[in-house]
Amino acid sequence: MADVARAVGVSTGTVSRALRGLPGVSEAMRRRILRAAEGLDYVVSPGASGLATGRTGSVAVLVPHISRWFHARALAGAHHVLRNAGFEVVLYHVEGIAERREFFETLPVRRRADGLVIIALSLSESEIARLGGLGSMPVVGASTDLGGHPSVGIDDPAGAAMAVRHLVNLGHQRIGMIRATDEEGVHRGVSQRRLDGYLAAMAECGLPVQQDSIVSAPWGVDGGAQAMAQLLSLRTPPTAVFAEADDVAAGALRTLRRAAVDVPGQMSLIGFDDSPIADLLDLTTVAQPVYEQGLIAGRMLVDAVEQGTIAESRQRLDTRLVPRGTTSAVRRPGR
Amino acid sequence: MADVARAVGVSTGTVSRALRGLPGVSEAMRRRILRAAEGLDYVVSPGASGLATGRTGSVAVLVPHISRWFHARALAGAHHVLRNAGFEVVLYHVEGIAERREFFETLPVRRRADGLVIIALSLSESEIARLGGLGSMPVVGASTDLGGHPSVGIDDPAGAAMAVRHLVNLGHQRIGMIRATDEEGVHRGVSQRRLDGYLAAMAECGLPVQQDSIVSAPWGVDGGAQAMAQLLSLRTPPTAVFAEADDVAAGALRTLRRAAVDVPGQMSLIGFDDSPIADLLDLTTVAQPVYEQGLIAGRMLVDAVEQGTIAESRQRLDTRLVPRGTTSAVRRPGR
DNA sequence: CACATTTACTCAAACGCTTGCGTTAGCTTG
DNA sequence: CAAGCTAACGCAAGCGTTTGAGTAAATGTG
Repeated sequence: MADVARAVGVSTGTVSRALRGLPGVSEAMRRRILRAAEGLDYVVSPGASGLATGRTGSVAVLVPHISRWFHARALAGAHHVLRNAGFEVVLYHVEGIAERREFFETLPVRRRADGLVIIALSLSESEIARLGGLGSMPVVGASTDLGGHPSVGIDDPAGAAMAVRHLVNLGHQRIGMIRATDEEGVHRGVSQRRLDGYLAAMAECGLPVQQDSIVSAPWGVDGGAQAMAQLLSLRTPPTAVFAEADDVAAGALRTLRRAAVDVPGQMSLIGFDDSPIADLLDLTTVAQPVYEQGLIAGRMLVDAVEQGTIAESRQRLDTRLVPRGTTSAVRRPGR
Repeated sequence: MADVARAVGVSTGTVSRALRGLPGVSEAMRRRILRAAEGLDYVVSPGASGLATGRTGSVAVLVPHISRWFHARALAGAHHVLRNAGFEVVLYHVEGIAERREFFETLPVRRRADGLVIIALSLSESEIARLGGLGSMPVVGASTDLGGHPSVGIDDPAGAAMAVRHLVNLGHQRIGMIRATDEEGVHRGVSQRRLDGYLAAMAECGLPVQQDSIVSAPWGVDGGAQAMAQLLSLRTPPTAVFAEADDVAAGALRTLRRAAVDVPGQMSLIGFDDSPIADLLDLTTVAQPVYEQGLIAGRMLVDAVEQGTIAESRQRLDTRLVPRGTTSAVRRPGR
């Protein structure tokens, strides 16, 4: 910046103001400075200006997984608006339980970012409390609740209920559910809410729920496969199954195929998320806007950072049933 | 830091040295300082230390897509080693052609990062040249060649040839190929190399290649579906097809299923990448280590940054054939 | 035309850290 | 025990910006 100032013959203060469009510099001078800066292809040092202003110009995004479709997609959304708002996005990927604890203990984000968005990571009470150590730094959640902090998400119970009602409307009465667990508990909150929705819808429809037709398995295709195997080994297996995520539904489908159970003839299956594999496998599912959640979370954070106001708000986006080939009316007995 | 210094009753210089493990401070004093820093839960300001040292402590990662499996996975790998080496990773996602041009024109990375890793983005000559504007900042490529800069990747021609030879070994002679294009040319280099491998293997096996059985379609499932449709409309369709990516193979498979073409009975299909959907669809494919490419690229960059040396090296990882259910011996005519 | 205002800049302190150099005190050594 | 060393620390000058206070000139007002 000193170079630019010298080239034009003004002080660095003026250059600074000119570059950032602040008043107090004539149009003619501004143009000269801009041109000189261009010529010397000068870029401001974010570190130095951060030192002076106290703002870093970047926001942190915390994700428990990078390569899962959901997280990557939401990240893309958040990145889009953050970058357009002029922020860097620095990525924090907490892979295991250890990294996760370290993140919340040391809060490495503190001096490095102006805000934090957390994507699809269910926090414990104590973790939420630790977030207080961030001081006035705004935090927003996408697809996760963060106590007092603003967040975007979907109405998981409603989505799950939608799935169940779809099956009920097709005449199913014995409806199982496959839950997904992961040791890190990343997914815990969502899982609980989808279970709640399932239970509520079953109750609302006056259907009994058998405890053994709600099975849990590790997140992922293999988990889903295993869970479906368990359901198939029941005395009276369900005629329809709601899997809380497309990934596990995909595994369930594999088991069904291998067991030569006709889908949807003998067994209906519905997933959740509408990930690309749902389309690929022709899997009926409940769609949720993922990219949009990232978008909105990003926008909320930008607003919070720029206005310094951290409005507590909890935005809920709609889910949508996507009927495909894995659900159909229940086979009439004796037909 | 001033607070810590005051609390312990030393100068900030000593605190700085103590915190970073530099010599010149007694063990006793170091412990006192560490404890005080802990107590005040102090973290250094990266901006300020960057100002003083000239290093930012962060590296940039450039990706053309976030939510594609390949990029996300490689990103995860790179993130892992970069973070373990103490770097922040700031994410640059260039979505369209416009963002891409802007990136290379303004090189926003300049003052903000100590290094750059570029993941799976085929650069033009002029873009590579622009990279020179980065001065001495090291750049490494993962799954892309960057002219004089170091890079990791696989031997694409060899991988493609492996796929073709697999089909040949099964007795196939009319072997088509589905190429994937994208308007941004993100994938161009890879696509060209896989074509080269296909052609080389065909020649090596003494098989003629019909121009019309090499078809191109936009990247993705739909593109693959469309491309396979085109192949099926040929006068004499191939009996086996090599798709240059699992994603397009998935689309091809959909078309085959809809057209009631038995796979692999009437048509064999092999993909590339061994992405999760290949497993899901039981698709024969050529596996490449993706996470590892990210890891290695990250490590190369860390070395370059820390040693200040930018060794030009081009590391090539092995590919591996993964036989699954979509390839089989060619049907004997008249049987 | 004298005076008050505005405009366009300059000045310099501050932001939080790093680092070469200077100082002091305690040790070793012949 | 004096001289020479070394280890442990303080000092202060930067690093590249921002920003409030200050200044000089141009403009407006009565």
